[in-house]
Amino acid sequence: MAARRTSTKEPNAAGSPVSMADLARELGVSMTTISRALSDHHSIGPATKQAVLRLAKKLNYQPNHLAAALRKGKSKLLGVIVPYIEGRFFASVVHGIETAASKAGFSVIICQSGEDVAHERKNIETLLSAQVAGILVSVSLTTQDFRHFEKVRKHGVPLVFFDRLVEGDNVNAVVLNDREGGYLATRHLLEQGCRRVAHFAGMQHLNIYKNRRQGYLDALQSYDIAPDESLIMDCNMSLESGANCMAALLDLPNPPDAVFSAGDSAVLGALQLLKSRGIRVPQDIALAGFSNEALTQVAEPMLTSVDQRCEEMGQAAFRLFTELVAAEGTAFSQRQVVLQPQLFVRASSLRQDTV
Amino acid sequence: MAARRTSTKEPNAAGSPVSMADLARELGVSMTTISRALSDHHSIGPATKQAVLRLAKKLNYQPNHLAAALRKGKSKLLGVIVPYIEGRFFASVVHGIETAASKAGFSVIICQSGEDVAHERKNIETLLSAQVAGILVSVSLTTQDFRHFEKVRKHGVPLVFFDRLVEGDNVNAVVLNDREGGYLATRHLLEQGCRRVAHFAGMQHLNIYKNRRQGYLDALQSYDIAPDESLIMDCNMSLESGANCMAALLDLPNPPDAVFSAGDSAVLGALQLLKSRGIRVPQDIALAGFSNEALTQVAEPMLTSVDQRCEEMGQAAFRLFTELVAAEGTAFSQRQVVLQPQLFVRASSLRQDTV
DNA sequence: TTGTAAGCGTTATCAT
DNA sequence: ATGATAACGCTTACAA
Repeated sequence: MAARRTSTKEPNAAGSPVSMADLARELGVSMTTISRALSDHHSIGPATKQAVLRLAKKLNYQPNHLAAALRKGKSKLLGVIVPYIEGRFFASVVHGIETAASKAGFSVIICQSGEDVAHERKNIETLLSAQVAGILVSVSLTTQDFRHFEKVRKHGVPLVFFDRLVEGDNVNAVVLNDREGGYLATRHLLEQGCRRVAHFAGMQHLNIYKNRRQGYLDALQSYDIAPDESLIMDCNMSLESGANCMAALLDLPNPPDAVFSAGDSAVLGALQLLKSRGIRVPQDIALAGFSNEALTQVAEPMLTSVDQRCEEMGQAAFRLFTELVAAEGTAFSQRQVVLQPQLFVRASSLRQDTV
Repeated sequence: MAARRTSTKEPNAAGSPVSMADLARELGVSMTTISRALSDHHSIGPATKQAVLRLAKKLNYQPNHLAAALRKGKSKLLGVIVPYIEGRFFASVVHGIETAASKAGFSVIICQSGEDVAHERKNIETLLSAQVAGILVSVSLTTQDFRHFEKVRKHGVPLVFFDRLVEGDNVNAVVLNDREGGYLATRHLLEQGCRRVAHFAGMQHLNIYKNRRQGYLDALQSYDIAPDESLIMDCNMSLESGANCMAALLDLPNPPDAVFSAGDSAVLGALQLLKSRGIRVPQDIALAGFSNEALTQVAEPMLTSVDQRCEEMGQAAFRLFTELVAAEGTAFSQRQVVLQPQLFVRASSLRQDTV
């Protein structure tokens, strides 16, 4: 046991990391053997394997993913870009992604674009430099130019959009059937006997808001009701915006008897305004929102809303990524996964006691 | 322009990444020059530098952070471990961290422990393997054994705790002054004339809940009120738990006239139960919570609550990390950053019209 | 079953 | 101001 320090390089000192070379030297075998033992290669003696594993544990060996990734040309890092991480929707989607990813051995790098294209472009650069295995993104509100996404494709990095898309259909994406969601909510209001249903519409260049509005129109049509442009309000989905839109609608010569909002905060704003004016919900005006945020169950009356399956969306996005990786060489058929929305009916829209 | 394909290696084909070697070959200079030009080294001719940068842009050169990190032994990755990412608090802290980190050129790897130590241990392994430059963590509820954090220290990786700590003070941490928060809320209830203030207490092995409770006791003492054990309820901070605790308190021979809850959901549960029984808030029972969640402003009446400065906490945690890096060689003095809580007084606790 | 050695893309040391 | 070359820690043909 005196014959230790015989190697050319000094063994690791105090805080320095222990590498495969260290294990090899200590055990008197080659690095190949170490590598094989650790990666559970088939051609490896069970005895040596045990010895390697034991020593690795004893010396607190920590594999260096960076080095492996560099050599293999493939990392176990996954890039995710969201406009911001706060708020139930994106947080839940990220939760879903991270859970699925970590199960498959991937680590998630999170980036926020802050609803700013410039930032989004920088995020892409960063992720490509980090050599991520794939990028999952929900585009910012201000994204109109898509060259930075082209770049990702050029680098051969799998790209999956979720919820918010870029224009054009030749992309891989996981989306909610927003149109169906808009239809379900509006149809429900009509079934409750409402006949002048207003709509708080979001920015129409975003697929999600465009589709929710379309679903609203579909529902009206199914009841043979001609859409009334004065009932369709431009809304940025904030609480204040919702209150303002509601106030404007009340000033109409012929106000609505229901509102379907493309977002929950706005419908809460409307509710607060209505209550402040002594207008009853749902008796005088029925309300329905979109996103099924936590606040819908705190408001009084509780708010009817369309659930976006946030977590499933995250899982689906990751699964689509893995499918893209698997289909690497294959003919590149773009895939779209569409999730079905679910309407949660609550007091804000229930005019009749009939279930 | 015909004399291109003269190199030993084929230039990059379609989707293959372009490396420094490619730039060097194309420009007829050495890799060293390329590296220097790109990293803005001082000894580099302005003309060559321009040429390199131009070519890099033209060929869409993307630096490989992995290779750089491997060589330098220092990555630009930062590991963050939270129990879960949903919910205003952690999402906001992560937001704060990511914003500060990306400004400083760091990418954030997000991990969720799911309130499970085993997962937390795995997260640590993953992050160490990813060669992160530092780890920021808020421990899981079930963490009682701290050896995995010791390992981080052994690997020489800076470690910063935020909000939830491990026992012992020889750690770097950013925390809220929870005791002060508990004091402020309780004191406020006392100032409103309440004399039997109950407390929904969280799990006492967690620093945050222990401190909030201590602040509650401090406030009682400042009013010379002896604590009544029957008014201190064990609560897991869920909506249901809050309702149950409230119900139990109402069954007391001498019920409370106020409740300070260590969490917001629980106080909402209490509010709902009180309303269902026709007990007025705040006239009969005043309420105050902790965290200043969004729901506090949706509930009716709006809920008084202690704000946790989530975003500042994230920023501070990142700043502490950078300070640790800067003080690498220096004597390792552990640092604790303490943030001051802020009480938001709302209708649920306002018995008097006096401001 | 095990060993040798080349190479991933970068940076750093030493020359020139 | 620029170049040649070794090294970071790992994987993987190719040999033995």
